[in-house]
Amino acid sequence: MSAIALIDANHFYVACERVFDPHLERRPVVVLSNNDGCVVARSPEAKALGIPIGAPWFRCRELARRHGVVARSSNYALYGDLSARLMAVLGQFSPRQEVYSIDECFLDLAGMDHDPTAYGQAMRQRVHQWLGLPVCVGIGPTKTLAKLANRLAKQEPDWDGVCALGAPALADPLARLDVATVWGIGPRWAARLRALGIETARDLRAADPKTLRRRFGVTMERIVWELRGVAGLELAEMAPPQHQIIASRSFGRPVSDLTELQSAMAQHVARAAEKLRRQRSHARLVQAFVGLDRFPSPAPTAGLLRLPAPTGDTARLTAAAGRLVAALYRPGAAYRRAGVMLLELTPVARAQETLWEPADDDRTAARLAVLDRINARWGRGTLRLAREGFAQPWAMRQDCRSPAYTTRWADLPVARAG
DNA sequence: TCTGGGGTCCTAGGACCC
DNA sequence: TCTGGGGTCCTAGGACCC
Repeated sequence: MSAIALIDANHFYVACERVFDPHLERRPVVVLSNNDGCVVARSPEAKALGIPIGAPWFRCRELARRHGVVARSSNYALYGDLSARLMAVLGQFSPRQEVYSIDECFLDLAGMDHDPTAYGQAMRQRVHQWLGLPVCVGIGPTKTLAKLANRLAKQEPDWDGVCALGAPALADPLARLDVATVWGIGPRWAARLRALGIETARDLRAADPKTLRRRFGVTMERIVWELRGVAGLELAEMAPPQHQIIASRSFGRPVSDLTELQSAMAQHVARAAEKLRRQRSHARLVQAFVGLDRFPSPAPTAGLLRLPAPTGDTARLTAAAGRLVAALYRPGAAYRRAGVMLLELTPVARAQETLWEPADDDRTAARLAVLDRINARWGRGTLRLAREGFAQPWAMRQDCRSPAYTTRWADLPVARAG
């Protein structure tokens, strides 16, 4: 009998902020996206005030001020570090784990004879005790059902954060869930399903898979089978390498100067190249893009450059992106964002075997390894190309960021006795 | 003044080939 | 009057996820 658990943290970013700042407990708290643009996480208290997720911050500001809402800028150094610890703790509960996002993972519980609900409670308690993070646990025979169970665990306060489908709690819990809450059903599909009279997760489970396949495609059919307990989605323990790597940011203020645009682009390339090397890939195709306005976002103008050989070298990638930026740049234009995409990625191992497309030579590879080690040890950007610059007047706004409590010595919290 | 930043998969249609 | 049948590759667009 297959059993899969989906564990995720409640309002994860807010919870991370609260771990190191207990004053935030029981207060309405929101965390903002990059550039302090939108609300991306809310505490239950902030949710109760009616602050929508994804709402532009400048529109909620007045409401937030009246109710004493605390706003924090995104602190990904902190969230990333706590995420790694969360996954390590949860990984103790099963030999097979799929890390699905920064705050959730699947665990394979097949063949375990624990009582599922009690096991889920044990996970919750250990995470709470060791990390101070609140999590919910959903358990079901397929990933889609585990996701739904997790949803129910959040929705029904009496269940204490754990829901195992199949337990004799309710006749048919799927009837309580709107079809839009099913994993893989977005707003478009939900509207089309409702037009067909399919309103709840139970309705969708009862629908004819072949008919839905004809109307929506194979993805929808798979969802119906998953709801019936027939697995169509495997647990992916090893994340396959990405097919494309993007790094982009909005600027804190408009940028009109080519040198500034170049230095921003160089920084994006440095981040993208770091990711590229971490997954042991090389890139052959570089796309650089610049955007004139954030909203309503017009298609950014972009340029493509195919390199003579795949590379993982920040310097070569930066030179390529720099040439593209120079070609895209129009004097007098006010740019709001810039970014880079690395495409046609190939594993490093294979690149080395291809004689007529020489990969980075050994000296380059060694130099890049040192670069990555230094930056991992001392912080991103410690060692960088001069083109990235130092002043960075275009940097994104982060007016209320908490310290990097767990990843920077200087930010270590201090406890005082008495 | 003020609206994020990543990713994936599927499908349809066109170009091109034999 | 008549207008094949497959196959592959690529691209754009749509839908979804966090």
